[in-house]
Amino acid sequence: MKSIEDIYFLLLKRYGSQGWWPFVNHKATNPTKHGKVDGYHPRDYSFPVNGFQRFEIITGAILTQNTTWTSVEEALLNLHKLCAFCPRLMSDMNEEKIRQAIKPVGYYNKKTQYLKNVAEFLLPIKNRVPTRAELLKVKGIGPETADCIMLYAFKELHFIVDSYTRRIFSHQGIIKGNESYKKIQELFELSLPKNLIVYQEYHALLNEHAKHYYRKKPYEDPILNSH
DNA sequence: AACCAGGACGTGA
DNA sequence: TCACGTCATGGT
Repeated sequence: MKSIEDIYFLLLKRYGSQGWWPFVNHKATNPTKHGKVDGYHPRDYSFPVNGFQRFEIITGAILTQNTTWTSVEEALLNLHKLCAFCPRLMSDMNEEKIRQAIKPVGYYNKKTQYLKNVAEFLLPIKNRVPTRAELLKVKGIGPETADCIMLYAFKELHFIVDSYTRRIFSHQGIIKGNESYKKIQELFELSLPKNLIVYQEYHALLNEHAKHYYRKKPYEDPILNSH
């Protein structure tokens, strides 16, 4: 059976550097991937370069809950026009404006409140890095969103467990799939080197791979199942 | 025309 | 803890 580390290198070899987390307010040098925005930055791990990009990641992490990224891009472009990528302005912004801006992502009533919640949470935080536990107290941030924020916005070592992760590794027989979030996260964190690039790339690679082969059942995985 | 998408919350067992 | 309904738009 392939190990978690084996699978990382297989996916990296197959798909290459993914350049996550994507931005809409960033002039990219690489060709467009999924959406119409050149927001990916493969082999460049210097992001976020400022607080605006950090808050864009946090905003995107909330908006993308149970939604496609192409919809999130639309919403992020709308928010960018409103200069909403900063906690102060997001906190002060009219709720109806936010609601309109993020409409394409769905759940816009909930997510409007969630964005307000994170913004208000971040205001007194200032330059300090929040803890995962603090993020989880914010209504609208669950375990996966918290880890996305920690890993991509604050460059802290937290492995992200999403539905694709469960799908791929249960199909590979490495997990059952219904284990708790924490248990799966521990498995990955014990199996991988404590390296930011590995964590960031692995999550993005799993997403990319799942989009190819784990959308509809029965799953057929020619990459990981070839021998 | 169901079904899913880069989940989380509230409720009741 | 855990299973379930709810939130909502857009693409297949």
